[in-house]
Amino acid sequence: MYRIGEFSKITNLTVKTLRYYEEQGILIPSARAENDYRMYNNKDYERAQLINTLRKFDFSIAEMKDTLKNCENSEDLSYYLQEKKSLIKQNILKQKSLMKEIDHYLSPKSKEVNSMNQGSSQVDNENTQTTGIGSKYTFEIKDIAPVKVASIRYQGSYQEVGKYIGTIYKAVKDKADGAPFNCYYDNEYKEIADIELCVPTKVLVSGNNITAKQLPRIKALCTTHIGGYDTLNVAYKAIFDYIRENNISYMLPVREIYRKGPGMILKGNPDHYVTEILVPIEA
Amino acid sequence: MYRIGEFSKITNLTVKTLRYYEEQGILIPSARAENDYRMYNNKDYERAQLINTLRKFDFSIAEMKDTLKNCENSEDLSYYLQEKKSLIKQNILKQKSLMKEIDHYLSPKSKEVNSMNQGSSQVDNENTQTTGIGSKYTFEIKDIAPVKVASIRYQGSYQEVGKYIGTIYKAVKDKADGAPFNCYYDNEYKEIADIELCVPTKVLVSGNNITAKQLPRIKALCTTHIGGYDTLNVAYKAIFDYIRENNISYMLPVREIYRKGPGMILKGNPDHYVTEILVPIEA
DNA sequence: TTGCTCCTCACGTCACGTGAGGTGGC
DNA sequence: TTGCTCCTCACGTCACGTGAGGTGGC
Repeated sequence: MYRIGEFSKITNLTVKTLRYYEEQGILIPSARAENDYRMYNNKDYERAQLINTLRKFDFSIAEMKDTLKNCENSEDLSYYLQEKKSLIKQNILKQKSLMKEIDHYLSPKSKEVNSMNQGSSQVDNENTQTTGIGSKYTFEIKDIAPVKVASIRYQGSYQEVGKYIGTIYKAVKDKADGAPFNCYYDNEYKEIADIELCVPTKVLVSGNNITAKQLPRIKALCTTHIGGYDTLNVAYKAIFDYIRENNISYMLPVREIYRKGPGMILKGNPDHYVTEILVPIEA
Repeated sequence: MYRIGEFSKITNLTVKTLRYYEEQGILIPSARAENDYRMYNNKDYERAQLINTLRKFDFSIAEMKDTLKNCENSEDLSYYLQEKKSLIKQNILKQKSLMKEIDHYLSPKSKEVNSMNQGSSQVDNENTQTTGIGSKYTFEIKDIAPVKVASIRYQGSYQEVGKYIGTIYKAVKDKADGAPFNCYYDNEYKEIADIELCVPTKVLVSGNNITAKQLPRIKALCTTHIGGYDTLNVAYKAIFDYIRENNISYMLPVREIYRKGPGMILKGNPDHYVTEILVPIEA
């Protein structure tokens, strides 16, 4: 039996860590002395060794709990290690793409965009409501006819459309009629947004988890964004600036129509994506 | 001027994030309305855009503060991005070596070690004070003669010896006399340990930041560990078990003598490192 | 008694998210 | 008045680290 200090030395876990691991229930000393001292034995040591390897491989406490629960006896520890390995692999890929993005940002071509930003920051007058030097957005007020759609409303990020759009197209098949679009119901930016993904259809088509409905006729202020989705916010700034300047009042939900976007398999060149933004206004 | 909700939409930063960034002083709205509403203008927007790119590149708040302070005007933003890039690169290397370690652990050869652990966990009797099946440590009580040393005491991890050992050898030169060793003064394992790095010398040699002294004659229980430093704790378990079994009482500091270890430039094969552990005992 | 090892709170870290409870203008 | 947008606390997250204040056995 070891007291916590000595156990700390032979396991290379700090005293604080040992106490925390007891609290978390992953390494409970097999006894307590009368004075409440934690007493660890050889079995605890073996468990600590296992925890140490997991720790070395960057397992979180939750992951350790899972792993320890299921592999105290058999050798399916290797299964968990494989899983961890693929997580690390993914992580490496992420980091690599980050590096690429930085390189892209540092390349001379992108310097122009960069200095464009710098340029418009010369606009020191706080009252100027410019849409920025070299604004490339044009605005149009359109009368949008009623549309029949098959839709799914979900809470999540816009990148998750991929999960749902397949479901809709499967149900809709050849009754699809036009570019898909999202309706956004939030009044601020959120990581987990309130989104309704819609596919226009020739007739009302409902199915599992899919809602069929007809969107009403609206008037909307429209603009078109050409480029990747990471710069969509610039288009929004332009359109909201326009709204402000012209004293228009607008409503929700905003529609984002994906005229040209990534394909099902190949992403294509984001610089060529075409997205139309419709902000409903009073009739 | 934008209220926080709209500003959130055009910057893709949540309202909570914007409030937090104000608290942190990296994005302060240029005005407050009478009702205390935060009011953001176009300059704030530009700053938010810059923050967004930094955020995308995984800058922490502290890093952003540094960056924003020094590159509002000029283009040395690229310098910070380069720096960040090399940090990411290091991170990737770490992850990769982690993957290698996992592979190593999964290889059939290391399975043996693994099953050895499993084996000794069969020792269910809590009172058994065995040093483990197949224990490969032998113990010896030695009389250690007084040693003259040049030493540096520091708080840190044992991996940091590299930082200090060069300093000592530079001062000591050809007066060095034997393998270097560490004295450990802590009574438990710590990430930041209290360590005294010693190089034996023929005569007393002091210098900048270096202490010259003579360590007293001691009696010590000794054992030898062959292998990498990540398994040293097994040797400590063996030696402390031996101490317990034989009712010996010991003192600090423990000495770790590096008979064979990594070189200055090449690390060599850790499996062949030789480390002697001395635990002072009563005379 | 002093010194030592241990104990249990309680609070801090990082970058926000999640309520709770309240205010001001339409 | 109701609904809306905003406000300011206060607390939670993750894996511990850092004290503070106290106890029991030599």
